[in-house]
Amino acid sequence: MPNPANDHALALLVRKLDSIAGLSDKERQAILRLPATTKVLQPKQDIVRDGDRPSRCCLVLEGWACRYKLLSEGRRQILSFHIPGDVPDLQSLHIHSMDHSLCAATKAVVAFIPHDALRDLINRFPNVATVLWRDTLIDAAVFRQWMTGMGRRSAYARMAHLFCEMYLKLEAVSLAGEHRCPLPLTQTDLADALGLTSVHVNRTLKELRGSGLLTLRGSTLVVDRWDELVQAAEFDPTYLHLEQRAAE
Amino acid sequence: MPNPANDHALALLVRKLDSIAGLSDKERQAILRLPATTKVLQPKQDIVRDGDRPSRCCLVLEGWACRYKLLSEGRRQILSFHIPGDVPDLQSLHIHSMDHSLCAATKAVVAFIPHDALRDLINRFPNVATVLWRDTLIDAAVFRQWMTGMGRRSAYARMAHLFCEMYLKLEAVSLAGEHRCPLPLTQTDLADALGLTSVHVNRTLKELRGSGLLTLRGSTLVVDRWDELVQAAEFDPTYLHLEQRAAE
DNA sequence: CGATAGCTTGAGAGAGGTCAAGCCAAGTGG
DNA sequence: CCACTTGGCTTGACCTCTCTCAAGCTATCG
Repeated sequence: MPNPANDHALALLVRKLDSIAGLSDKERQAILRLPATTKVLQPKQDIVRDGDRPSRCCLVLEGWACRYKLLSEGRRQILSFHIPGDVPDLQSLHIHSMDHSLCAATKAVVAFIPHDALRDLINRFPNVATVLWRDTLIDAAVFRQWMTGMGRRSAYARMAHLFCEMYLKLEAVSLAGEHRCPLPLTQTDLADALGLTSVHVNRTLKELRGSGLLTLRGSTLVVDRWDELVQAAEFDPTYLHLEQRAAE
Repeated sequence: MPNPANDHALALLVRKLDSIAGLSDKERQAILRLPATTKVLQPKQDIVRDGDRPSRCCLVLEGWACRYKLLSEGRRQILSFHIPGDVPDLQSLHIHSMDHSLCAATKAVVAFIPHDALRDLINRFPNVATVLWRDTLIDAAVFRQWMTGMGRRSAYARMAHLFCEMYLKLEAVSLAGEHRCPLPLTQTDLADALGLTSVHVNRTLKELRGSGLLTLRGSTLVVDRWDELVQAAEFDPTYLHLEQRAAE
């Protein structure tokens, strides 16, 4: 049964998928009719864990989530950040056991959608399957970009790259603008995402501030010199495929 | 029109997809009837380049291929290695412009399958779409593992991890066994895959040899102590989802 | 039999890590 | 309302893993 809260949640999903590839009215309505239960999460609270075999997907409604892997001696690698509209564990639809964990990076609200319902949706609307597939492929494109950063970019460039990426992703869902966006992450989070230590993140951040490229106060990032930040990062936004719909 | 050479090529694809999720007879036959043209490639020869908008996918038949990104000053990051049976650019079906390049890592033979034919196949057999989707998801799982290595593993562990991974992937298609497999890569290739310099790869390799874990002569890797290699790498093979069919 | 690609090794340098301490703001409880 | 705790930020001193530069070696090939 649809209810107001879910309508809101699923409208966010419709909007995201529509931006990825375009939906028909029937598809839109079918998505809005998906069953969903919402939940409020505290920072660091796990949503699914490495090894789990989930039977539902998670749609981020408010706040940020992140995927991560743990290694021995407390080492952690963050694999991705997710913002409202994202379905970070979409892959669980076809890969049954989790090879990493997913948690709330901040206080967050998420909606859970049963796999059954999604499979049914996909069967009835092959085009929706294509859109979701495409979403997972863009996810992979971001992984490739992060890999390239960790392997071949300096800490400075890598951090600049992450900021460019998050800014554009947020802007695409109207959560950023005028070179200003939320960045509700601790320096430890940044470190685990960039493959650095928090101490070095602190120093690199200082350097970025020092060269006048950006300001980071509280949980707000202000990019003071976008072009220079892009240049320092060797950032090319095509991999995000944000304007795909218009380009088709 | 099917011909003997293509039958061979597509049989390899059938086998790979079948191992991923299981196919019906009709699906098998439809795949075998796909049009394909084969081509012999020299080492380092590009198959598709960053920025291209390909209209066909590439199936590796013999030899190895690799995907990579180039940065300024000749920096290169290898994103993945591909062996016979793999379709390294499957994502091009839904992401129209390449965000990285694909080339032959060794002398290789590949088959090209037009996107049109694949789309038609997918429309007629939704289950095949699921299998292909699943294949791209496993691809992404490998990216996550590589990211984790670059961010949080030492050069030694990272290299050990790569060897474990390649051994199991080759074994799954009967190209390895008895702790012995081909590894037709230069130290520079390894360096670009691991985010290291070739000098350091050389020294790390020496260390791995020195601790008696493996032998690498010519283009053949012999794992002398599998368990210790796995341990050094903190390697857990579940992310490869190799035995999925049996597990379902 | 040069030429070329790949492998090996040494010496020195640098990016980023480790350890440790101090600081600040936001709770929390008495 | 003020100690006290806690999580996160900042900085210094020192260390080390990996890089850079450079040279020599080896095998393959036209």
